[in-house]
Amino acid sequence: MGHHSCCNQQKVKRGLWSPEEDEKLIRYITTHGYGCWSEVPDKAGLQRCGKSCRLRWINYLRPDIRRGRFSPEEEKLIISLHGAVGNRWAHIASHLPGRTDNEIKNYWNSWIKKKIRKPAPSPPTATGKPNPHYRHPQFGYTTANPDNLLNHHQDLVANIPAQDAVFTSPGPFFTFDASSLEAIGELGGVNSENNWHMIGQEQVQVLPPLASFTTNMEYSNNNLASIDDIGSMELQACSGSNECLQRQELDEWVEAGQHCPSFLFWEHSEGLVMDGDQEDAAGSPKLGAMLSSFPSSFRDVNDAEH
DNA sequence: AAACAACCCAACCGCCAAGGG
DNA sequence: CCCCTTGGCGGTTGGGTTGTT
Repeated sequence: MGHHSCCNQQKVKRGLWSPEEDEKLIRYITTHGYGCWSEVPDKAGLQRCGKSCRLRWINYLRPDIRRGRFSPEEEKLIISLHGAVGNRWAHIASHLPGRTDNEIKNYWNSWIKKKIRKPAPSPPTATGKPNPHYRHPQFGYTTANPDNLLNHHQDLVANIPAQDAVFTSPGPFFTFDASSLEAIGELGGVNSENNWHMIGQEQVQVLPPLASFTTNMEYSNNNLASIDDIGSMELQACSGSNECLQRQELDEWVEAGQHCPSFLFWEHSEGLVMDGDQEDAAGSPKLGAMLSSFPSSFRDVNDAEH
């Protein structure tokens, strides 16, 4: 125990690399190249295992490495690639010249943590009674206890298997009511074949790009400020219309390159958690099931008005 | 200022597939 | 066919750093 599986020699150094070690490795590789990593430590005069040398070279020392903060373009690419292929870091890295899988993985993991960190909910009223008019800024649901929604949300996140923690949704903030759910159905998003996933016991849909539930989206200065990089045309299209874009318009929108930015799935798509067995005769999930599958403490915004 | 907590990220671990003997 | 080595990959860790009380 405690021994590196590939390093059975006696004096094998581990841990952070010193500048002297780096220099030895760089000097050896740049003059001899690398063929067999297991020979490198001996020939380069390093007390490391070959695997460690390889990792150090690939992730840090090789000359074409690109370091420093990710550019906005790189971030977008990572997000969209991750939405497409999941935690295949090497694959994602292959699309970002000079970036390593390790770096992207680290970036994603710390970024994820930031994104799921619990935001401060609106406090309860002074009497301790719930504020019936509280509207969750992201989900657009009125709830007696905002914490319930957040906890439910975080439980969901906690149950995402690591290999499936890939869901992104390009959909910006939206609210759910009967007509917007219908609109999603009209777009074909709900019944698409390949975008259903199991998260714990729940079946969850990953919406297709630009799943444009623009109907009844409620934008305020607050949530608009939270949407980075969204173009003014998109904003106009999203907020200026109270009707869902038609499929054709959507396609044109996509072709014009006016993509909505990607967002973490679980941050916005809570309303699409459904019971897997609530289907109609054709096997399609009933839209109404979306609402009924919500925790009973959440009510539709429109219901709350009455 | 010090103690503690949270975060970051380079490096490690275990697993797997490929290839050679 | 098995066995062993090797490189590649994704998940995870732990120590250093930064932030907070």
